[in-house]
Amino acid sequence: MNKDVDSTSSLQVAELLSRGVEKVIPRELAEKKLRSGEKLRVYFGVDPTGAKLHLGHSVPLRKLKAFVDAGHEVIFLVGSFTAMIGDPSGRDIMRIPLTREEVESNLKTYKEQAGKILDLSKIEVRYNHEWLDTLGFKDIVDLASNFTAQQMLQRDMFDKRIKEGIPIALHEFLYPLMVGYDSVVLDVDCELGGSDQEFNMLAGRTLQSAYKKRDKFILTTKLIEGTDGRKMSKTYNNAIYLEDEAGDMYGKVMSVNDDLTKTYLENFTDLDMNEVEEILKLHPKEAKMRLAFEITKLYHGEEKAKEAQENFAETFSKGGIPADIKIVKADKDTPLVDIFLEQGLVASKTEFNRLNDEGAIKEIESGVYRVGKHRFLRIEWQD
RNA sequence: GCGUCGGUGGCGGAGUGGUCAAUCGCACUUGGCUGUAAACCAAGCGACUUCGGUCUUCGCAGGUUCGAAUCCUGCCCGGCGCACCA
Repeated sequence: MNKDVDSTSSLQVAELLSRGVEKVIPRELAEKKLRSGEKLRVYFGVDPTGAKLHLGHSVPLRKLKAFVDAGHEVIFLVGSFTAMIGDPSGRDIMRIPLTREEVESNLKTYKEQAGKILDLSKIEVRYNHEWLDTLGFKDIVDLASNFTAQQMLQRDMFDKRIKEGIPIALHEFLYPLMVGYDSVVLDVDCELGGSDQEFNMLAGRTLQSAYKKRDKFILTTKLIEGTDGRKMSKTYNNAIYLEDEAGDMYGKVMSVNDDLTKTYLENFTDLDMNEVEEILKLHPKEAKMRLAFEITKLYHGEEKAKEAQENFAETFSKGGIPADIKIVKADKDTPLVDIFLEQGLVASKTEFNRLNDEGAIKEIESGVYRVGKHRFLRIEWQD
C-alpha cells in the first residue's frame, strides 16, 4: 500500500522542480524533502469558477500528476467555500461571488476537464467549506493578526487599483487568509499552484508554520503564452482548450508563434527533454507539426491526432477539402447568402457582401465553398 | 447622508447642438506574401438595401429644438472627497 517514493534520484527531483516551474520557495527545503525519500503530502487547490480549462491550466495539473506518479500523497482541494468569495489575484475589478449551486455545477464541469489529465480517483479530494464554513469571527481575527495591512496593500493588483481609483472591497483581503487556512488544516509538505497564487500560497506557509509548525514549500508553475504570444486567456481569444476538437486543437497549435514551440514542447507535452532538443533542430514548421501532434495525442489519442495531422496537411498545405466538412442540403433556388447566414458562416448579409467583395468567398469545387481561411461548407443542391 | 466628477462601439479613449454610424490606438476579419507562423503591405470592422439610400445605436426614461452622443429634468450605476482619526 504505502509504496516507496521513487522520485529520489537527483535527476527526477530536478525535473520535478524545474519543468514548467516558475518558482520554488524555499528551494533548499524542497530539495531536502524530496530527497528524503519520504512520501510527501502535496496539494493543489482550485476554485471552481466554471471556466473552460485551457492548456495554461494544464501546467499545474500536469505537475500534480507528476507528483502522483512519483508516489506522493496528493490532495486535490476544491475551493467550495473560497469560490463563493472570489480570489482578487490578478483581478483589476471585484469578482462577483458565486452561489453554492453555481459552485457545484462548476465543479462538475471542472472535474470532467481535469479528468483528461489526472485520474481523480487516485487522489484525495477535499472541500474547503468543510472547515471554512464553521470558522468563527474570533478565529478569523486570530488568523488576520498574522498579517499586516501593508503586506496586503503591496500586492500589485491592489496597488494598481488604488492608483486607478478602482474599489477594493474589504473581504478581498480575507481571501489569502482563507486559502492559507487550508494549508493549516491539511498540514502539508508542499503546495502547488499557478504563479498567480504565489502570494496566497505564501500566506498559507506563514499560517501553517505558525499553527502547525510544519514547514511547507510552495511550487508555482509558469504562465504560458497563448497562440498570439500574450498570456493565454479566454478574454484574448488565444487559448487552446482541453475540450477543443482534435482538428481544432491541432490547427490552433499550428498557428502559434514559432518562438513558442520550445515552451510548448516543454510545458505541454510529456516528451523527454533530450527528445525536445532533437525536435527543435528540425525545420520550424516540422517541429511545430510534431508539437501539434503530441498535444493532440495527449487529449484525443494517437489515432485522432494522426487524422488531425493528415487532415491539416490536406486542407491547408494542399488547399483541399477537410474530411469533416459540414454538409447541408438546400433548394437550388436558395440564395447563397441565406445558406451561409443560416449555417453561421457569416454574421450578417452585410458581412457576406463585404467578404465577397474582398474575394474571401470561393467555390473551390462544385458545391464546396470556402470562406476566409477556415470556414468550409459543402452544399448539396436539391431540385 | 452631503459635495463633486463620470457612465460612448470587444477594450482603451475622443467628441460636448448639425458635416456623427460616431477621430484614434489595441483587438478582430479579409486580401497579398507564406509554412493557416512571425514580420510587412493593403482593405474592412452596426444592420438592411433595387447600392440611390433606409433603419437602430453613445447608462435608463422623458423633455427642449427644424435637428441631440452633445442642452434640460428625473432615475439607475460607479469613482473621489467629506462625515471617525484631525
